[in-house]
Amino acid sequence: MADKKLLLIDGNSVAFRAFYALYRQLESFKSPDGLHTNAIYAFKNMLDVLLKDVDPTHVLVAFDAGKVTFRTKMYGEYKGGRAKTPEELLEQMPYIQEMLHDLGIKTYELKNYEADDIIGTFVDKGEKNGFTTTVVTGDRDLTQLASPSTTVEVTKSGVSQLEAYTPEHMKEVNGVTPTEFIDMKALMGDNSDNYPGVEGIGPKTASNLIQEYGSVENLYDHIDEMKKSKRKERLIRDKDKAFLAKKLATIDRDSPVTIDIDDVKRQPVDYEKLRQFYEKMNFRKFLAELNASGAGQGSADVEKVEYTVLNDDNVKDVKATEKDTVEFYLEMLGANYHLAPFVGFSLKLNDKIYVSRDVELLEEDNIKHILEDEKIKKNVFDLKRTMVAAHRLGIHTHGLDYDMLLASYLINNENNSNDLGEIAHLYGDYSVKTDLEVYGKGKSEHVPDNDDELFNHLASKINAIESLKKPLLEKLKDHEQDALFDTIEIPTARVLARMEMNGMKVEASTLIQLQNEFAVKLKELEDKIYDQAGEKFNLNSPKQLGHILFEKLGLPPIKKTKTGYSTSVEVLDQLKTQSPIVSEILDYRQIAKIQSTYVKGLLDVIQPDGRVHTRYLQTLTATGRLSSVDPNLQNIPTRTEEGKQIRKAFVPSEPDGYIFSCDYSQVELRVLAHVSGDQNMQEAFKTGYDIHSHTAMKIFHLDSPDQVTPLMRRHAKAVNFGIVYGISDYGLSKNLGISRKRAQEFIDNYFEQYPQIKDYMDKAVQEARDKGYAETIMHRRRYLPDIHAKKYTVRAFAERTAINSPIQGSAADIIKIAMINMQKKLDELHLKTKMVVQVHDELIFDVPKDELETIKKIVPEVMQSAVKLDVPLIADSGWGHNWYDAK
DNA sequence: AAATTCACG
DNA sequence: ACGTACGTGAATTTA
Repeated sequence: MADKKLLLIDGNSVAFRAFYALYRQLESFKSPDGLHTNAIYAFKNMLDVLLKDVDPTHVLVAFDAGKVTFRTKMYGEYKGGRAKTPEELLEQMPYIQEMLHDLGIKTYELKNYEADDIIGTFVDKGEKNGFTTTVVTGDRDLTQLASPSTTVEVTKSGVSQLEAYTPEHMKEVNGVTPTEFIDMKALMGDNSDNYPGVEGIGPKTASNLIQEYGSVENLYDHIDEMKKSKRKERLIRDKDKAFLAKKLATIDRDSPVTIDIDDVKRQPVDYEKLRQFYEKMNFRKFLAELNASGAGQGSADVEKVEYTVLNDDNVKDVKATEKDTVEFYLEMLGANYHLAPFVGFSLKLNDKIYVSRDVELLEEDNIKHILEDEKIKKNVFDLKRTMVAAHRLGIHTHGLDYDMLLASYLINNENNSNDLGEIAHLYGDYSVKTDLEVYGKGKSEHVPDNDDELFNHLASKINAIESLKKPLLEKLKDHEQDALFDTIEIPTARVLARMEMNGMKVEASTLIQLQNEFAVKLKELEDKIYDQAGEKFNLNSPKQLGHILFEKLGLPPIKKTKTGYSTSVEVLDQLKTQSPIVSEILDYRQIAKIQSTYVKGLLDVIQPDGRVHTRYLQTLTATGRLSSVDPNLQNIPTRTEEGKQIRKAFVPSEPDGYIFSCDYSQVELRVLAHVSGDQNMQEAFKTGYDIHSHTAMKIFHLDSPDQVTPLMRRHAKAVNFGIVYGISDYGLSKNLGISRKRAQEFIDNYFEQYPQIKDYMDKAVQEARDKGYAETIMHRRRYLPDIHAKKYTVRAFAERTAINSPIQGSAADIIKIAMINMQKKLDELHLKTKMVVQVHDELIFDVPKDELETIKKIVPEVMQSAVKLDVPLIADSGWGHNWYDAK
């Protein structure tokens, strides 16, 4: 045996973490017998990762034997007052042990001792026998066991992230050695284990004292030399507690275990029993893994896929014709494909799979031809990502006309995963792993060194794209979504790829100037606020701010949050009159937001080409809208003057060019008028009335538009918005600051005046109940399982969603069509103008000076004619030498 | 990682 | 008598 590696797992604490990691899925993880299985499942997932990363020769999972231990005998309150372990977890514990047994892994518990002590004892055995040891736990106590040959991995939030405590890491975190950590705990006590240390001593002081004295014993030996202080008094008073705490905190490294290190050697897996166990638990994923590995026949633990590794010599042999269908997958590590490093690629044609780490092979003429020839159709996963990434290699892809990611998003977007493996699993294909399994995440994210492991992953991805194409296309057809897929989403992906690659020019100099101006303003406001508060504090901390406003200054706390006082605008606005500090805080907040999110944030993402290249997420939202990240260009400020200044930094590519903006007027209400068929509202749009004034006339029973006051219009506008969101009297009253009764009157009047809108809302809810989903004009679906929920709030939310989704979603369909037509038009006319940004109902263009007149004409034309509704679509334009002026 | 806050349509 | 507008992303603090 080459390496002696020991893996020690704190069974109870890891099971506990596993249980809460999948707590939200508690009810969906059940065996046919009704047993909860979430903790068992998550435990196995975590174990797989550990076995792979550590690759141990010896493994032991230690469990607690019961509540009574030598520590509880020493101190009755030990671990007292702890919340009971939930029954749903307790019932799973024996099964975790059973599974471990089937996997050939030893489990052990010892009466009167905690799992910690068993682990401590085996750490000692490991050190004496020359093992490299890894301890895994959810409990920081065990970090005292770290040594040059022993690493303690502590689960961080969930189970997938581990924090590795080596002696060095311990020093960084606590400033002491692992052994000294015990002394630290002696002074500070342990809240979760329910024993005190010395009053008034927390982690910081404890660490400092132990760094100075080395141990509790030494500290008390020299206590007389300490100068008089409150702390000294407390140290003397709580001396007994400190020594008791030290005993409780010390893990026993010599507990009377009855097994030895040879007994924890990994044993062969009992595949037959394991298979039965997985069946009993209904673990389809693990069953599939067993099948794929040909379990029991002694083969490797992953499915072996046949592939050919491409190199400079054999790459020339890869040929394809128009008759061939090709699967292509280009892998990068990281989400941002504008920058992410390439990992490799795989290519399938004529039933042969080619793989390589060397993406430059794609630039070879024959391969490049395959990717660029429109007539050779390619199946991919994430068309847009593939297209942008290929472009970085100088490859202009054409003929990418099937995208597994887009197809699965249209079929069902409840799970908005973008991981090929996860999506394949949803459709019953477990032959491919998730990226998380292969690459890891966070700090430990990396590409496997092992060629076979990586190439198998890339090859299995290609296979999944191919084998799931038929069933996915059938589903699309069933859903009447083939047109949505072929004529909207696929072309939209291509348009978006070009928009992202174009990017938008952002002038850093403008932002830096703003940064300086805002810095001065912020400083002034800060000083004023601290002055009035009578102290300095962290203005960005709602907790500290709440303390100042509601405790120190005694302002009335209007609203509470889960964790304390709310300090949101809503609250502060109401307090403005009570103290001048409030307005200054509001001003500070507003400018600080702009400074950090927009000025700093944007400066950080300007690329060397002087532009920002956002990514539009096309497969994320529940309604079919796009979203925008890195940076988000869909929430650049517009509502306040300071915020708006940001837009001055967004400029055209050419110095004398224009930013041209065109936005739909009231699309969502027009969509509502169309889908509801409401005659009164349609009439208003057809006549070209101001819709909010029209609504005001209707609900306030006025005869002429002249009688509409600004306040009435504001109220009517809020009602119109409310209708689109699935209104309630409460929501409207809160929004407008009127009584609930008055709000209800508005709504009643509204439905009286627009009766078919009321019908639409009722019908939308009823349809969602019958079909289980809501649908847009282009057959985009949103499933609403909560529409049948027992809980009123949950069900009511689903009902409002059923009303809103077809409206928001149809508007999203419409602008996607407009974008496709717009790009086509730009190409046909050979214009240099670039479409650069989409903000839900608005398109932004980067226009050379001499194309402005053409653009002014064609953009609104194309947008207004995207679809034919029963009411006209109107789009309004603006332009200027930067985004600010384009209004 | 969750919670809070606030930017947009 | 319930508790309540729809859809997003990013920065920051706190635990």
